[in-house]
Amino acid sequence: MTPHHVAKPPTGAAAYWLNAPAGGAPPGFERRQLAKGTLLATPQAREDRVFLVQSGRLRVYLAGENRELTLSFLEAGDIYTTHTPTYVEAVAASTLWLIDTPAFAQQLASDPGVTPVMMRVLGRMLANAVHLIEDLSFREVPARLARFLLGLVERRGQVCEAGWRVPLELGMEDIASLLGTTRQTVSSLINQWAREGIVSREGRRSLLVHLPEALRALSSKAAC
Amino acid sequence: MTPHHVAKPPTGAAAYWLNAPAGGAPPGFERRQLAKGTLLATPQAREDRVFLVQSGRLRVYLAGENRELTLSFLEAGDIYTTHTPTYVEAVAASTLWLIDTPAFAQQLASDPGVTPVMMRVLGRMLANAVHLIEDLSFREVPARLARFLLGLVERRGQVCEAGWRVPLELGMEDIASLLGTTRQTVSSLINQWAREGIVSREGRRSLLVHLPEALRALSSKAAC
DNA sequence: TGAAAACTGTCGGCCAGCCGACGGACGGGC
DNA sequence: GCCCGTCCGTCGGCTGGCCGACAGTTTTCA
Repeated sequence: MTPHHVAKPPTGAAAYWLNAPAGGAPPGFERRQLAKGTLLATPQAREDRVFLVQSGRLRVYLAGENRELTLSFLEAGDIYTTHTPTYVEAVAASTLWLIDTPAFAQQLASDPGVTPVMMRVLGRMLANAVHLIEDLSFREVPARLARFLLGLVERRGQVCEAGWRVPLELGMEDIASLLGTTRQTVSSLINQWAREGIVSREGRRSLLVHLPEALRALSSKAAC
Repeated sequence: MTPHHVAKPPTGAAAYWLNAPAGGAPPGFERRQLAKGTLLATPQAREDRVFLVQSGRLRVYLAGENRELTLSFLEAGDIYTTHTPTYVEAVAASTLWLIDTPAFAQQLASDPGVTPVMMRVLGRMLANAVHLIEDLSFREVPARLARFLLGLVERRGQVCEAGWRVPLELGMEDIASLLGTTRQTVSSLINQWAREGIVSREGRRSLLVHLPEALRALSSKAAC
């Protein structure tokens, strides 16, 4: 969870546990391996759990009638709690440390140093949620997509002759789900921008951004 | 912050401080009086504060180009933190206790009993935010409004001959802002439902709900 | 108690973007 | 190589609901 709905600021939060009780299991945590596709949590089965991703990749999402909205991807080092009624699914084989909330609360009480870390994590999730709400209710799809791409540039972009090269391990469908829109809309927009020379494709798994400024303009203003 | 974006479950969270360090100022907190209309926080001026409402009524909201989205109303006993980039405005004269976050963190460290309370509050805010996201991206306006009204019935409804009487201190505009829609749409919907006998008005500050089941149906399904 | 200000109801125009559909491109197994 | 499953591009129709406008109503407060 970070700006623009995609994971990964080196939190340091998780590192606190991962390294401090170094190597072995932190007390009270249970290790679990998940095969790709496993559902770890659903809004129905409310078992309050806190967990810590050691490796792999999980997707946190909400589901409606005929659409899904991805809230974030979790990767190694991320921490999450099933307090909130979301689905959590392993999109790749993953291993994680789990603990149930009451036990975890006890940990918190006994080790006061952990508290601020936990607060920071919750705070980050909240800020992220608020950001999403803003996007959904104030910004139209082109603006959201532009921001999203800018975020990618900022986070993963590599300079190259004609601009920035961005690795793109997500498909159109996935991006749409992060932005609360549809495959088709995302696809059309990107191709339109390609025609306008703002971006260009380089195979399916990579994107070149030529004119970040253009994206920036699109991201703040409404439609043209 | 509670189901359906409107404040007030007897949290007990705030009571913890309000009563425990009874009467006087909890250590480190500064008392502040706000006149109606004062802006306590904006996304720009990021002074991290935690505060506690003693009396009055505040509105927490986001603002876009030409629309505002109310996240929640805070009333006596509520606690909030300006961690998240929102506006907070006194919609009535209010008095509250403030403390800045670092000092507050210290409090937390010294009094471990406070931690779970704080976690619960943050958790509640998060759950609420997720709920709003769900509404915004999956449910259409009629469904959102129906849920909202049901929430009111559940929380404030009083039985009467013809159904439930709900006090309504919010105007159409305010409701719209809570639901992420417009004055006009809310107004039309309510009046349409009135014509269908599902609800009826009783002056501006009160609403009668005759057929909660009808609302319930509307709240789960999409349009007719 | 009367004028001004703030709310409310309703209508029609308009458009972002959802949906279904379909054909083409890629990619991996065998 | 060939087949099949998945992903991508594009089109047209359709509609929820936003927006502006305006007339009526209630509230405020001088």
